[in-house]
This record gives sequence, structure tokens and C-alpha cells, in this order.
Amino acid sequence: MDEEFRALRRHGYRLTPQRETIMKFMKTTPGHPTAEEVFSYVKQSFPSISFSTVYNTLRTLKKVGLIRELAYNPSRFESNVGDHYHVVCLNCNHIANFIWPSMKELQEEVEKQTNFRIAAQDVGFFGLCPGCRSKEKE
Amino acid sequence: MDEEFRALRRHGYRLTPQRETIMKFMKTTPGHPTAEEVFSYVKQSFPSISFSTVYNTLRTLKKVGLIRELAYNPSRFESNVGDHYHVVCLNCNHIANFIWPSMKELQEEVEKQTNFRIAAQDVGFFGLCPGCRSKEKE
DNA sequence: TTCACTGCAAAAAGTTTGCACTGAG
DNA sequence: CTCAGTGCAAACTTTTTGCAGTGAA
Repeated sequence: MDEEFRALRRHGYRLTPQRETIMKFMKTTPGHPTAEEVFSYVKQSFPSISFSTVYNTLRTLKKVGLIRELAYNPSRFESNVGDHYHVVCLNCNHIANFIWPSMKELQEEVEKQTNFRIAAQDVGFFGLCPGCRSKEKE
Repeated sequence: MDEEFRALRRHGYRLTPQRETIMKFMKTTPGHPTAEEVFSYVKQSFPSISFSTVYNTLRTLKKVGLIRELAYNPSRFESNVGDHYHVVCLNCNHIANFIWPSMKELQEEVEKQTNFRIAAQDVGFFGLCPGCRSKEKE
């Protein structure tokens, strides 16, 4: 975790207990929580924390590159910033990850076609998760 | 345009002047307007139209499959429902399209990896558009 | 000591809803 | 004639902001 705290300081941010708590939660949760979910969870071990601090902190952590924001509504966050992409269940909103090594090639193709300089991508697939598919058949 | 109107009726929806006006705008605009932009534009030729009618209509057109909603914040809409994907400029929010025939293969790969049944995808790349790139250098 | 951060409350931004009236079919 | 659609206003959800007090460095 020290690595993350150093990253904050390097960018000129202070290491407050609130940030530490939120960062710790983000590092340990396997899911893709919303700000609301982060708030609810973190409130258990840090009862006085406010909603806006959660929002501000998530934005700060994102700026430093420690977490990533997924553009759903509401936004979702994850501390796994490595190369992977998401599938979202249209029925239960469960999110799973998948990997795809050739994404870099697609990105180059996009730059060639559009003349944009690509900095980030959000590749989302939507469908029915295994659980919902089996329920569907019943 | 008759094709679109028939699609509405086929789904049991009535063809009102409001829907006709919005559909006509969506068909002719080359961009990816927000609900607000659709409202502002359509209001010029249909001054009495309300914001909620625009929202309701966009949702209806989407349900019938005549338009597609892009999950940005705010949502954006386009009548081009054919196979293409988007690049968004991080600086000016300009949206451009790109095509990529092997998307189907990636979708199959995703289904294999996750065991989801994929129904839709939203592939978005983010970066700097040609215009903003040249301004950046100055 | 200092100024970035917190907590609170209020506002903003985007979207949805309830309801009485209207007009498409 | 009937009921889906409209316009209006109000509610709701998600996110942002202003500000006085607090505590990390």
C-alpha cells in the first residue's frame, strides 16, 4: 500500500485517514463499486466520513492513476488499472472482466482512421451473465 | 423516412408531429447530439415541444431500434445504427466514428472468456482530436 | 504554522414521473 | 370515441461546489 501513498505525495496530495481508508477498500474489493457503495462500506469503519469526501477522494485517486472510473450510470470504480475490459450483465448489472492482448493493434488502427491521439479506451460489452442466462431458461 | 414511420407503427406507437420532427432531425444531423441539443434544435421548428417529450421520444425511438444511445454523460444519440464505433475528444468532446470489421471475432472471444451471451457493445476510445492536437502544440 | 482536506448543506446537471388535456388512429 | 402522447411542473438521482473549521506536513 506504501506504493500508493507515495504516488499521492508525489502528486502533491496529502495522505489523510479518509484517503487511506478508501484506498484500502478499493484495493481489497474484487468488484466495481459505485461511489455510493464505497461510501456505505467505508462508513462502517469510518462513521464520520461524508459523501463529498468520497467523491473528491475517488476523483483524486483517479487523477493520480491509482483507480479507474467506468463510465456507467452511476459511475463505477476499480483499483485494477491493468489491461482488461468489461462485460456488464443487462439483467443484474454484474460486471466481469476479460483480457484481450490485441487491443493495442485496434488502438493503432483507430488512430490511423481518425487521426486522433488515443489516451484511453473504454471497451464495454453488454449481455446476459451465466447466472441470468440459466434463470432465463426456466 | 416512411420506413421509420412504419417501424414505429409496427411496434404499436403513434406517429405524432413531435416524433416526426425529432426523427427528421436525427436522420439529417451528422453529429451525436445530446437530448438538450435535440431539444434546442427541434424547438426552432416546433416551439411548443417540451423537454420531457424529447426524452420520451428518444427513448421510444431507441426501443424501436431507430436510434442508438451512447452512454456518455449526458447521453448522446445517433440515427446511424450500423456497425461503427466512436472516438471522443477529451478536450472538446468532439465524436468521430471508426469502423472495424473484426469486432464480431472479439465478441466471440469475450463470450468464450466470460460465458456471457453478448447483446450489445459500446466501444469507445478517448483522446485528442486532430484539431485539439494542433492547438496543443502552439 | 499553513494551506489542502473534511464535513455539511446547498446547488447543479441530467433524467424520470404524475397528471390533466389533446389529438392520432 | 379512445387511449397513447403531450406539456408542464415537480421529483429524483448522481455529481459538484462553497465555505468555515480541522489537521497533515
